[in-house]
Amino acid sequence: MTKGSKDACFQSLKQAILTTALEPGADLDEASLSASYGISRTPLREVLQRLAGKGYVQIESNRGARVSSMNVDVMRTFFQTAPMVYANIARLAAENRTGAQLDMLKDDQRAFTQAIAKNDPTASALANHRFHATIGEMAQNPYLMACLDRLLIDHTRLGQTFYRPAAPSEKVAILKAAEQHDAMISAIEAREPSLAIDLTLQHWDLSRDRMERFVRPDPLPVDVIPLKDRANAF
Amino acid sequence: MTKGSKDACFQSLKQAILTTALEPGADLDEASLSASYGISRTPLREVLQRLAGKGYVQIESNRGARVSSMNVDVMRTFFQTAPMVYANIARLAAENRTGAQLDMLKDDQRAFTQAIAKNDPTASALANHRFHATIGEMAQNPYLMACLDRLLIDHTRLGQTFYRPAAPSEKVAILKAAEQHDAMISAIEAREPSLAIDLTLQHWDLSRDRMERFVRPDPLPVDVIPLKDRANAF
DNA sequence: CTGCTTGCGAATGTATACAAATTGTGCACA
DNA sequence: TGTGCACAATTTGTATACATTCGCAAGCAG
Repeated sequence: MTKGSKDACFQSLKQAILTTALEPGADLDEASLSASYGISRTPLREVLQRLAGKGYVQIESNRGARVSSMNVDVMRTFFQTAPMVYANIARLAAENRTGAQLDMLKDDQRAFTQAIAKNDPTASALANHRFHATIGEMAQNPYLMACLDRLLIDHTRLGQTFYRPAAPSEKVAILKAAEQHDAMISAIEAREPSLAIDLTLQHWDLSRDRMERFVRPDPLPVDVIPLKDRANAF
Repeated sequence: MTKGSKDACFQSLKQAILTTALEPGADLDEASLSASYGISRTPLREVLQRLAGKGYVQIESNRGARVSSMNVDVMRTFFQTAPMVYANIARLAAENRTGAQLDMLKDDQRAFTQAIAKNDPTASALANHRFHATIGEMAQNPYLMACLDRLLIDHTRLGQTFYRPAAPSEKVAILKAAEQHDAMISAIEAREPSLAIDLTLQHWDLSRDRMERFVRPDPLPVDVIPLKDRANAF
């Protein structure tokens, strides 16, 4: 650690939370954090305040800061809210995007595909986060952006916790996600709001299915013990 | 001023911004504010950070804090976003509200009607703000709540700037708004989401019409000078 | 043994002094 | 008169010492 600047500290903590290197609910001690980042407690506290404002951490009076929690309740609300907000953001992005923002989105997608090629799930999760955050900026709607920021925090964290490196379907899914990103870029570039919405909802379905199959996997085969052996089992 | 606590300072600044006693874009000087609230600059800065996190103020590096601006762009986005978020919040409020929250909502409405009876536009605006914020809490959706908070800030401020104390239609409108509040309370109490949505959208239409007629008022009568006099006018 | 009180330790909250940056002002000079 | 530069004044950012609060554990009474 031991970086010098306050902004570096902010970015570092943000990434640590998104990658669940700092797990939901983890306690953030001011003294140790300020020591490891090489800044005083005063600016560190401002960093924590800013993180709290964006929804990364929660601050309780006289009890310090902890990483925003992640329970069933949060998840339920997340799945309830995400598609609506994502769809509306996509629509506005297709309507309002600028050329510079489109270039940035393409850069994000490049970083995403490269992280996939390198088999780096953490890097690809962060790149994916940036991709969707850029679409949010395109929408130019600070109200929905506040909502989207919080959704993306939890989406990225859920993606990390529901990641199964062993499953081959995972690899297929992430490649399909990358393809969908390309299609979304095209729709946004062509300024086609309704197409952008459709693609976004398909993208959401893919992500949701991936997480759902983690929670509710295929049941194990019943006949693990051949019938002839089962007689001697007891 | 010269209150003692940090929280009092937060509430006071919040109210000053909502009532436009602190106008959009107004500069917030740390030294003078900390002096008038009787607290040191360190806790005052934390208050400003928290206000920035909620969308009340904007902080620029090395350039201090100012009240969140309010231009045509912001207004356009506000009118675009508000009905969708309000409707969804109303739906969730009707589904998820608790008894305690319902009591709180009725208290808010009482305060609102009393402020109207006293002809106190500032107090009624603040009470109205609290009423809708309470509905937001009922929805139990932190994602949409972040969005709603920001919408309500601007809605309350727009209501203040578009208030015409002289117009008799204003009085009618605010009384009708109070009636709509009662209907919304009933719908939420009865847990009828679709009714709550309808009533909320009607409530929105009333508010929007009020603001629209401020920007685009009835044209002045053309015939201010009687024809017979007009001949001698030049 | 249970439950309450009390005091200690560790963490957060506040004030203040000092450092850095930005803005404003005056003056020289073209 | 207008432009550019340097310096001063004001404002924001940081570090550190001190105050306050909270949690926990030891001790004591019931």
